[in-house]
Amino acid sequence: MLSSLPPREREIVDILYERGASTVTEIGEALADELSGSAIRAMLKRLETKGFVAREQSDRGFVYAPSVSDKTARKSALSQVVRVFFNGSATSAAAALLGMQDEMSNSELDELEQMIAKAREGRA
Amino acid sequence: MLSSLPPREREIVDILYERGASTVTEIGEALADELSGSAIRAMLKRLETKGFVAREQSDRGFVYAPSVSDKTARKSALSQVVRVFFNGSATSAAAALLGMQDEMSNSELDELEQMIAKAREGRA
DNA sequence: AAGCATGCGCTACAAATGTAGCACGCTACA
DNA sequence: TGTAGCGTGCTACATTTGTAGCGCATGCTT
Repeated sequence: MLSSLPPREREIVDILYERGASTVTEIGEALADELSGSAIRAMLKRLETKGFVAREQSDRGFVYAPSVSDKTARKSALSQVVRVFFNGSATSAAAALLGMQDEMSNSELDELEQMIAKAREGRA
Repeated sequence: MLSSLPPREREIVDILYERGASTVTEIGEALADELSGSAIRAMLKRLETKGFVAREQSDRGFVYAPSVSDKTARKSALSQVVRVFFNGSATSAAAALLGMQDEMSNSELDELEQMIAKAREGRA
């Protein structure tokens, strides 16, 4: 679980999910505060031994990526929020999302409606 | 931000949001693993000085509660997830929520639809 | 009143985290 | 071919976290 990570490590994994596979330098740029390359590398190493990130050679040097699939991580992050803040109700959570209207366009609302319809079909 | 907290502190704040104001004993019961009372109290003290929890006298002794309102915390937790895992798209997040169908009943789907309608009205 | 159980805060300490410095190897290009 | 620059890993160290133990109150029970 991501929430078992210390703040800095968590921050770095988040960046990795947000930006996808990245080099140490890119991570450094994405970080809110300046941090020496070696510091970042040390973090990454720990994350690697803990099994949260994997690295790979590329022409630009090593690139690091989360080793847990986006899909799984998303699901787990959502469940977490739903459980802690919405009493286990995914609906309430979705409603709150709706509340952040500025982030949602009309066409997105359309999409959502279609999804609801689809979810309905999925039942008996 | 909650994500700036170390794992254990985070866990305890989560419990507080999940269960509402609680005593040390109750927190201990909610915790996944056994933990001495004094350990929990020490955590709470740190959380208090950091400004994440507040405590209050009651007939049952001290009760601890998050000092950031549920509403604010929810919003911030959601934004976090939306940004990190859904590329900033609240819609995608809502869709993923929909995907966790088992957690959503028909009547909840109804509610959601109404909310979408309402969100539509809110625009020009 | 003596004894026991609770809940409390302090202090101490082990372990984990966060960070920087150093030395190495591989470019590249003057 | 020397030397400047990057990316790397190692190691060391300060700080923060995570935890338990101790001693002090308070309140109950007999």
